Amino acid sequence: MQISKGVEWAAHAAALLNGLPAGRGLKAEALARYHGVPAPYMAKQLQALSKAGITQTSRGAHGGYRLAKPADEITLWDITAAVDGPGPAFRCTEIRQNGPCGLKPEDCKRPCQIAAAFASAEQAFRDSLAAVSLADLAGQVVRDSEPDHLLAMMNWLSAEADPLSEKSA
Amino acid sequence: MQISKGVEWAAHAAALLNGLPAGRGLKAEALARYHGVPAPYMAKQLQALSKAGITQTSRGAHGGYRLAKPADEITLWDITAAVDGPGPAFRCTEIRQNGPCGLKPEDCKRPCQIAAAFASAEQAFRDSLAAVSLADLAGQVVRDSEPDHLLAMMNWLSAEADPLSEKSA
DNA sequence: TTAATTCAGACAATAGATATCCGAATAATA
DNA sequence: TATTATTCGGATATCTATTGTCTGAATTAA
Repeated sequence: MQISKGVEWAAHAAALLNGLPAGRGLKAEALARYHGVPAPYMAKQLQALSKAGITQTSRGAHGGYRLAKPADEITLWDITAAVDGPGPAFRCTEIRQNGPCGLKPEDCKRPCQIAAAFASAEQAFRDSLAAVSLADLAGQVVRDSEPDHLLAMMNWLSAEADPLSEKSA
Repeated sequence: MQISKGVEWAAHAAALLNGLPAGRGLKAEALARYHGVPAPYMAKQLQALSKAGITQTSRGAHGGYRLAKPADEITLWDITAAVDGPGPAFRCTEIRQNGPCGLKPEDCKRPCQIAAAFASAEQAFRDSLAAVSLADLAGQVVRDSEPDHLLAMMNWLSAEADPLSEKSA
């Protein structure tokens, strides 16, 4: 049981996008450089975010990524589901239907107790992540960071952020 | 993000062990056959359970596995942790220390907000699983199963379950 | 129209999970 | 008490999913 590394990267990238001024975007390469991670793989995660409607992309010259929704409407679960897939981590293989005492399929319309317990636990996991939005994260960062670090961030952003073209996919 | 198939098998195996009469055990091969899964891999999961103190094993002739504790003291989280490892699924790689605006290690004593949110979500997951014991599962099974299925199970168990020798590791 | 710059999907390398085997240990039996 | 059959336990291959990389398609500004 492990969560893909891409989820971490995507979450940090989304948090950074939230920090840039309205109407501006960052290209994938800049996001990767900021976080010190391989650019192509970071791009892959960003593509997943776009597919899920979390980010908006502009192609061509002066293209890049920006958030597609207000920060308080994007949760960590949204990002996790976009990158790692929304499916359940525990997949019941119905082994209760196997072996000498196997149940018949028509008696297995309800999930087995074990699968149900895991489904419930995963729901609790999702609910917990869904309670944290990018806006929440931003608030905590501003509160907890050293002032000079915030300044460095803003300097870097204003140097790298390009005004995006109007049309965006 | 996926939970190992072995967790499912181990959980079902433990639930079955809970069903057998006091003082009797099942060998790994029988547990595998009951569930229609490869015996060596099932054995691997059972070994993990033994290492974690969930099952007791007897080697040699008439050996086998039995539960090491009362069923209400064994939770699904215990089994999951034994098989899949107790470590966190989300592993923070501290990418906030990378790149042009990377933080210095001495400013990173507290986990970052994203890692903290995932840790909290995983705690909710664990708590949910820890709330379900083998005894709970057994009660539900008895309530929900067809009588003839319960009968078949008990017949099979009494045919396969051997009295364990006294000494057990 | 051109050319630069970007995203997007297809393609290897690697780590982890899956499945298997053989040796060590134990207890019943002769 | 020695033997032997039977069992678990850890070390060993295979296979899938994740990680990482690449080249081509699309778009926009000049």
